Amino acid sequence: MSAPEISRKDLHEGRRNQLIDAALSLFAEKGYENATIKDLAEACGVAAGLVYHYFESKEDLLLSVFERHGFAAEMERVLLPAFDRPASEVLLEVVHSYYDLLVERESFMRMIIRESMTNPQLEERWTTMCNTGVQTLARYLAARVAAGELRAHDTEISARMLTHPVVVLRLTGGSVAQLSSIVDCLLEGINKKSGQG
Amino acid sequence: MSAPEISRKDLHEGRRNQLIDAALSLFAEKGYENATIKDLAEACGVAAGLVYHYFESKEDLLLSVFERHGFAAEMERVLLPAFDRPASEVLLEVVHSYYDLLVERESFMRMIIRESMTNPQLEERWTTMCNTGVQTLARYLAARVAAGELRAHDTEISARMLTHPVVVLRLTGGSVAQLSSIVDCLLEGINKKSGQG
DNA sequence: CGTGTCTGACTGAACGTTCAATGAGCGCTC
DNA sequence: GAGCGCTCATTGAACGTTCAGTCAGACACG
Repeated sequence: MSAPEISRKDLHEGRRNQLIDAALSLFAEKGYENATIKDLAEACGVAAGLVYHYFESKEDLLLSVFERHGFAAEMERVLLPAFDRPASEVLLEVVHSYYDLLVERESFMRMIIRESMTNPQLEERWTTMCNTGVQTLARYLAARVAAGELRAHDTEISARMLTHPVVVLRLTGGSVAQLSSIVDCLLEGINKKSGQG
Repeated sequence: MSAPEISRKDLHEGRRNQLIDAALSLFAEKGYENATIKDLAEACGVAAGLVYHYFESKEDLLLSVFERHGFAAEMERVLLPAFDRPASEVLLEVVHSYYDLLVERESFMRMIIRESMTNPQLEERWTTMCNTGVQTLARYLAARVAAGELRAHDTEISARMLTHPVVVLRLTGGSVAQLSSIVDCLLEGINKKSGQG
């Protein structure tokens, strides 16, 4: 009857991940300094001292949260469509996927924004993540310029105009329904065109 | 020689403002929780106890910082050009003024962004300030649509596309030189137009 | 003008609390 | 029995806040 349902290693990793995930929730909700190790331990149903069995310090825990929940790769995937697909077809779904990703990772996003204001180490990671995303999308847009679909322009800026409003929209309670307007405004412009209806 | 150089009232107000301004610096730099009353007192060259002569509590001090340094009015002023001036002429200077305002108020902006992630009272103020700004600019843009300069579109979104990238650009170390591209992209769009060179 | 009273800015030690972190010890599983 | 997951009592530092007390200037009265 002593079937080892889970190995020692998996037990270790499972507990560690449970602690990290609970820490992310707490950090996002209350802020790093206001979330106590006791809070975390209670949320996981363990004693406070156990946290120091898995992490060297509270700050080590914070960095571990970043290791586990950073989503630079997902962001790049979402923001890099195939170069041969037209922007008019692809940008709306990019913006929607980006929005969905932000919703899914909201806790992490709120945490990292908050802590990057005072933690230079996190600020650099967050800035890099932002800029990498922008440049990824910019590369696609540049490809569409080269393909003759889009006019020549600063594609890093158009990438920012697609992504940044989505972030702030999400943080300040805007509506998802407006996402399509973002793409429309950017593609068509808001100037009344002479030669069109 | 015993000329009373400053009145009691001015002394009070001066000291109070000195404490608030120093608190803003500290809160922006280290974060609310990491900035101690002792830090603040030292920065002002006074004893820690004096802070409680001017403020009921640390949180009262935080709210007082917001009272004194909130800039909703300046933001509305910057984002509301005269309705009869054409967007093509006015938007670039709006974006530049907005950027300059953010630079001037950087400490406050960083503080409020950080603290609004965990303090619901501040979050509401910050969200309101953001949305008021967006709607102010949106009203101007709607006027330009009505005037026949701009095509009909969701002006709240175009207002977001002008302001939000500026904020994030500022926070993630983008270049000021790119501001004009924002306006250009929004007015003209990035689609290659059929009837133009 | 001079003298006494009062106000209010200011100090700095002290208090109570909270927190991150430690480490000895317990029991379970290889 | 060795090692690991875990508990729990404990520590020491740091924090917000309080408070008794000091001192200089403002004010009222003679």
